[in-house]
Amino acid sequence: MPYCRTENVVRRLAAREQAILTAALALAGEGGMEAVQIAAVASRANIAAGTVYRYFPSKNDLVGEVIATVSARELTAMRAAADTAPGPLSALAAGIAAFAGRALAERKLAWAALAEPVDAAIDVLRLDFRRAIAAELAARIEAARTRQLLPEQDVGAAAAAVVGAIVEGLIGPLAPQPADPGAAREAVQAIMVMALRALGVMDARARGLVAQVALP
Amino acid sequence: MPYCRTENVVRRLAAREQAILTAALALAGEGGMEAVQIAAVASRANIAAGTVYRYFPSKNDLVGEVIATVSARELTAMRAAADTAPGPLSALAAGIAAFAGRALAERKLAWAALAEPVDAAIDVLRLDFRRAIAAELAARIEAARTRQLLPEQDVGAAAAAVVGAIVEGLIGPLAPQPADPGAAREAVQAIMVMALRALGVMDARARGLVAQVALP
DNA sequence: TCGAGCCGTGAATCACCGTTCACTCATTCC
DNA sequence: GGAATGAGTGAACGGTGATTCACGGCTCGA
Repeated sequence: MPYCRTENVVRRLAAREQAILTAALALAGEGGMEAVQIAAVASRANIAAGTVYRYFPSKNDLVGEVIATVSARELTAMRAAADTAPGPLSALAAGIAAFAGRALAERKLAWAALAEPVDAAIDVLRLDFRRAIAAELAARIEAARTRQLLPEQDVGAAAAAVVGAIVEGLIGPLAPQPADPGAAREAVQAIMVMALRALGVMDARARGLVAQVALP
Repeated sequence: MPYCRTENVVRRLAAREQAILTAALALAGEGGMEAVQIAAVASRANIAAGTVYRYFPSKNDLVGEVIATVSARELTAMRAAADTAPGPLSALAAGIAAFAGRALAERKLAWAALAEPVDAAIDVLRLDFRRAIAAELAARIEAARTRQLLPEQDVGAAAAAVVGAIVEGLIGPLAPQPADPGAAREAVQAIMVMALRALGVMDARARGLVAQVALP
């Protein structure tokens, strides 16, 4: 028999890989992508720099894993929020609320995963994340549009613009840092009203929809 | 008398500084900020790398100058477009059109100057540019709002969101590359309709305003 | 036309990070 | 217990790209 990992070892290896990922996520959440450096990740995970390469072939793979993790988590949350809404328009509102609210709560991480460029190879993964978020929104917009709840429009472009408005108006460096949870809630609601109006919902209706959506 | 630059020399020095700036602008327009490297800039300006440092104390200063140049040019164009409009709402529309249309025409340069992160020290300057654009929009929004042409809203946040929607929906990596000038014009018009609706202009009115604005 | 600086040069230097690798230590198997 | 193999280490390496600097030539003032 050659050599076989004990179950114990397997567990430890898995735990270590997880620890590396967690360390990278934490660093990204604190200092953005530029803080995700092999030496820093290793130090945070209490291992040596070389050890990281036993688990990830390159830094890009590690960062890719970080983005994929965030992406999966956020998409799931968005879908879950939208799926529990009673109608197409409130589903759209709920999806936007989930994306915007969660992004604002983890602002730096969201910025790092969505917008902060790193490397051309990484950019592709980050783009996938953006595209996935936009596609999810686009599907909800399309659903509302086919039911005549929204005017005719280029659904893909509209979704991209909404993502941009949220990113820039809420989590981007230009957006004001909300002082307290109340201010954050108001900021999310304001951006939601704008997003819904941008898609063609009338002002009063948009405010009504926003008032009904449960914020995270 | 110690040493005094001849007028001729002064002219040559100024021309060379301009050549360096122009080279940097061209490189940014072609390959984004990462293409702006001292060696490349020098080569493009037909000088040696070291010479760049006779004119700019550091690369950051050079990049800062590039951004400031773009910023001044774009702000001027935006103001000029808005100022010739007949009323507050069409001034707003004209400003948005100028920003969006010009950004789309020089997509890579706009992206480099607006969004592509480089260095923390540079980010500050880039932020100033974004802030200036947003402030210009905010002033136009405020003017329309005080005349009851737009609903009550947080003008600063609204302006930031509009900038985000334009950047993301038009010049960001997610935006589709317009195949021809006609497609580009349509893309600009679509984003304008969305921006105006987001600010509280009714759908039909927004389309009317957009139809009247002269696109660059 | 002659010294005295400035201008331009570009190879060398420096700094920063991702990546490697020769080695030590731990675990597995017999 | 002891050989075999994998895991972990961290100093050293290498590539990239900004910055420096000693030197040659040009321009200035006289």
